[in-house]
Order: sequence, then C-alpha cells, then structure tokens
Amino acid sequence: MNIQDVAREAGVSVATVSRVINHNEKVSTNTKNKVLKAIDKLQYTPNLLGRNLRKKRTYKVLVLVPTLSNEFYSEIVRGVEDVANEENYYVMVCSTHSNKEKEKAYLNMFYNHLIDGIIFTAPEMSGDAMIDIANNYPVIQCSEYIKNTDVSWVSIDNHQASIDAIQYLIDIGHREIAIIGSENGFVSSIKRKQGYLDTLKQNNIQINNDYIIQSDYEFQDGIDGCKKLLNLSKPPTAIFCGSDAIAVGVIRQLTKQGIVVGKDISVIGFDDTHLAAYYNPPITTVSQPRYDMGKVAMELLLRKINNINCKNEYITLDHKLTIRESTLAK
Amino acid sequence: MNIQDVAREAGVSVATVSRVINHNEKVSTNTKNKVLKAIDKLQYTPNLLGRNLRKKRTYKVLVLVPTLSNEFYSEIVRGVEDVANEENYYVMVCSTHSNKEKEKAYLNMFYNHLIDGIIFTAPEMSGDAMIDIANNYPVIQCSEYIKNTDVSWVSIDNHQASIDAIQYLIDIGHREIAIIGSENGFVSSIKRKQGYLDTLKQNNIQINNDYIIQSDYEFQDGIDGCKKLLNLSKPPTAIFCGSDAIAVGVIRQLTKQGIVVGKDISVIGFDDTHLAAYYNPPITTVSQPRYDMGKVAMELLLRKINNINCKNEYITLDHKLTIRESTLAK
DNA sequence: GAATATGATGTAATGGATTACATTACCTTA
DNA sequence: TAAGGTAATGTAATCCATTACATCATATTC
Repeated sequence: MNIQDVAREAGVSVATVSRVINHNEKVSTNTKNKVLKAIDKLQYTPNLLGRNLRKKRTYKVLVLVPTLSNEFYSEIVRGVEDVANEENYYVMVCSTHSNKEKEKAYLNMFYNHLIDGIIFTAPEMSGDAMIDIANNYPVIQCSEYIKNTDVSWVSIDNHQASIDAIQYLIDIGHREIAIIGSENGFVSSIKRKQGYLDTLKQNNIQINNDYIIQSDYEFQDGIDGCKKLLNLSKPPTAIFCGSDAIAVGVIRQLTKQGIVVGKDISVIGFDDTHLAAYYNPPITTVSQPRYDMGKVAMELLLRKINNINCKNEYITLDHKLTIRESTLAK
Repeated sequence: MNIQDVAREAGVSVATVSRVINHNEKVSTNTKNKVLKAIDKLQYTPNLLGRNLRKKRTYKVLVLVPTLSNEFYSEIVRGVEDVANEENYYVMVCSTHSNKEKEKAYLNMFYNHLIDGIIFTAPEMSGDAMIDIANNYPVIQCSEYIKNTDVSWVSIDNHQASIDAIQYLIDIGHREIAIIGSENGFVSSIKRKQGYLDTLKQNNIQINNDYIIQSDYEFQDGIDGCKKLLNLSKPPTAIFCGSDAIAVGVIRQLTKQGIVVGKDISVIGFDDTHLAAYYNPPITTVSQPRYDMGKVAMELLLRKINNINCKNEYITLDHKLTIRESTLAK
C-alpha cells in the first residue's frame, strides 16, 4: 500500500497526496479532505525509505558512546533525544566498546547514507581522521574530544574542575593527595592531571610521582590503583578519581582493608552518577551537566546538518563540586 | 556518485556492477576486476536507501529498553549486537523511559519501513496490542514479557529464581523475610512474589503482609521500602530485592541507620550487575544470563524476519544465585 | 552442422516518495 | 474582451540500487 493507492482512492494525483502529507503547498480544502479521508480509510503511512531517498535526508543521527551501561552517557543521550524529537529526528545510540574498529564501522553509515550526523562522546580515532570526517559530514564531539582538532565540541572545563576538587581537599587539610585515572587517552584525563599538578604547585606541595596513577575509568582500575597506593611506604590521605566508577573501586578496596573512607581517608569521584549518590558511603564528586551537554551537542549538530559550512563552536558548560560523606576534614 | 558512475567508469552496465557488489550471480573474472577497480578508484559505497527501498528490507532492528543507564539492558544489547553484526544487521537501541506513548511512537518505525524487527525488553503496551503487532511484524520479548500473550519470549524462570533465593535465606537461618519490588507490572515481579509465597509456605512460615512491599526497581524504591520495613514493630532479618538497584538503596538506608548488612541483616539483590559486585558490602544476587538472552532473542528475531509465519517460541535460560557478603548465616 | 544448453551481460521495470515543470481554470485589470 | 496573473492540480523525472527478462556468444550434444 503506497501513495499511488491513496491517490487512486482519493481520485487525485500522487503529487497532490504528497502535498497534503507534507502540508507545505496550497491544496484546496475540498481536495485535502478527500485525501485525508483516503489516508484514513487505507490506514496509509508513508514509506520513509522512499522519502529519504528522494530527499537525501534520513532524519536520523547517531550517538556513539563507549559503553551503554554508564549513566553518564545515558543522560547525554536523553538531552540529545529531547532536542532531536523536537525536530522529528530519530536518535540511534550505538556502543563502540572503546574499539577503534567498531567506531570506524559506524562511519560507514555516513557513506551508506543511513544517517545525517554523528555525536561522538569519546572518539577513538586520530585527530586527522576526525578532521577528515568533519570536513565531509556533520559531526560534533560531546564530553570527550580530540585535542588540537578544530571540530566542534561541548564539554566542561576539566582543568578547572580538577583544580576545584584538589583545592577543596587541600582546604580541608590534605597534603598527601593521589590521582587515579590520568592520561588514559581522553583529553579530560590530561586536563585533570594538569589541574592536579597546578593546584599542588600553587599550594607549595611537593609532587610525588607515586601518587599519580595512570588508568582507565572503570571499577577495576580503582581497585588496582588503590592497592598500589596502599603499598607505598607513605600512602596518601586523599584520592582524586577520574570517574565515579574508579572511586567505587577505590572505596571498595579501602573498606576491604579496614580503612574507613571519610575518616581515615578522603575520596573524590567524577561525574556525579547515581553510583556516587547511593554508594556506601555517598561519594563526593564533580557534577557534570550531562543532560545539557547532550542538548547543546544536538543543537550544534542540527545547525551543521542544515548548513554544512557553518563554523565550528567550542562550548564549555559549568561543573560543580558535590560534597558528600567520602571526604571529611582531617 | 552512484552505481551509474561506477558502471560508466568500468564500461559495463549497472546490473553487472550490482552483481559484483552482491557477489551472488556469475560474473567473469575479467569484468569483475574492472568493476572492482572502478569501485576502488571512485571510492564508491552503495546508497543503502536505494537498496533497502528496492529490497524492502532495512537490515535494522530496534531494541527497546526502559532505560539506557542500566547495565542489565546493556548486556542484553551486547548479545543482540553480536548476533546482528554477524548477519549484517544494524542495532538501534532506544529508550522508552518506561513510557507507553514513547513506546508507541517507536512502533511507527514499522509502519514507516524503517526497521525490520523489534526486541522488547520491558514492553509497556497491553497484551492485545502486543498480539496485534506480533501478527503483523517480527517482534520478540526479551527478559520481561506480557503474560498470557502468545508472543515469543526469552527469559529466566523467575518463579524458580525466587524460590532459590528465599530457600537459601531460610537455609542460613532466616524466618522473617521481606520482599521489595513485587507487582510493579512486570511479569518478573509477579512470578518472584509467587516464588516467595510458595517457599515460605513450603517451609511452614507464616506470611506477613507487612513484609511484602510493592515497588519499582529503582534505588529510591529500596530506600523507601527499607524505611517502611524498619518502622515495623518486628522488622525482618532478611530482605529479598527485585533488583540490584533496590538492594543498593536498602543497604544504603540500613547502613545510614547503623544496621550492619551481612551481620545484623541479610540482603539479596537481583540481576548481578557490577553494582552488586562492587558495592560495599558486595551483594548476594541472582545472576541472569543477560548476554545470552540477548543473543537468543536476536536469533529468534532473525528467524521471524526471514519467515514471518514461523511459530512462537518460549525460551527459558538458566539463572544462578551468586553469594557474596550481604547475606550471612544468622 | 543443427539444435540446444549455458554463461555473461545488458535493458528496462521496479520499489515509493518528492518536486520541477506543465497545464488548466478562473479571476483581474486595462 | 484580450492579456496576464494566480491558484489548484497533474505529468513525468528523479533519487539509487536490484532484478526479471532479453540478448548474444560460446559450448555441448546428437
């Protein structure tokens, strides 16, 4: 059942039916009613494959996330969806599993005309590859982005966020402060490490390289990192973690070894997921405006889709330190 | 740049190019090479909108989840993806936010020829609506399903899983056992409640309606439910929760009130997400074979897609009780 | 060597919608 | 009333790939 059938039923041409469906051009009330009646009678719904082929638009965008099971990304997606639905766009969420090859495979959707744009939340490709894609297709980076690459992004000021967290730890009396989750390939981790270093220097605290643990952002990284720190002759009194998951791993390990978090030691997470709020003890963390980041990213993407030559934008949204029970004055 | 251009470049007809791309029919080696060379030179990738329109297939399936931020669903999706990719299908994950209207909106993708099938992980619609959809389009239910509805599903035996959990609690010495997360609309909750009731009866334990807390599967439900239970004149000594999130809420609340989980009281969760493994204390929980559920669901769906009249199947996979520190002998 | 089968390739219809352009009917205006 | 404008609608091209059917050349069989 197609537009022809509707045209026949209504006794008009397909062009007229199309005009009614897309309610853009003038159609007399009488004809319009005939068409609407036919559509209703036949329970017609347009085949969007036909429409999309002709319009060279798919009204679909892809959001690439490293993993679906992290609330951090799902909130970004919610923001994207809310803007997208407003404009009749479908949102496809796909996971790269932090795998370069998988990410690359999804780029085929551009070449195959299956999507109109992509929002990357944690791009794996090289800067050159990103620039190349961005030159040919509408893309936006959201949260993580590739450094020194002139492709639109939406994020927070990770450097300042780190400064805020470390300064807070110093203010409540800590001087032996460790950081877990630095230099894992994400810009965020590099900027946070820099903020950590800058704040210690600012406060005349000697930098101890044993306190700087390079790792990913997962639970197990927290456990492993924590073990390393506890094996030091002089373990830190505070640990700043690159994600809430790391913080959870850290606290789990500390508790296992009989160390009371929020009393013997302070721990700070990052992202403010439910995990942080409901953990035992609740975790002090840096809140990111994830929903808004998603919204803004989709707005930028829509602009790019509608005019591919529009200029790149770099947008920084506000973060905030949310203090809970995992940190306490020494 | 399209198939015409390739045909021109290679000096053959579009039919031949199509044959080479789809490598099904016989093409001479010589011609094939000419075409492949042209494809390579022009960097041609087929426009799948054209192909899909002609083939009346989209090679896309939708997985509808209530929320993206639950690892339970993301593991199912991983199983679906692994099977789907094998067969060159794209997987779209979309969240209904447990909203009937949103779910309904996604059904339009069938009418609009944008997808070939749907896997529901927590259907919101009525049984009649589900039957109607299933009669016209390929759909599978995975994990949650609508009761008394003859539409294929993949799940675990929730009744038996509940029996296993409760019997374990009784075996380690508990008799005052509460359940949080019953009758929230999901079949799973109803079956688990029944398993709970049956096991108590089986062990000659009087049923106390105050111990049965109806709720959703979220963190806050655990907190609220726990508060109710603690207000009773005789609070339970063990709590069986419908999800790990509930268990987390419960443990958080117990800890807040100074009750030591695993010593003063036992708590069991459901699903075996990372949450359970990494929580403080680690949570005893019922493991579901989420990844396999996803795989099987996609296999069933592919069968339906390839032959719409194939019969419905109801597949039960094995669960298992994973014992951790949140439960201890009384 | 004629008849037939087979392999390789081309031509044109097809899927379903949008839309440039054409046509018709009617209305204004000088 | 002729010329020109406009509103409403239709015709046919178009988007891109697949595929039924047609054609031709070569191989096989009797």
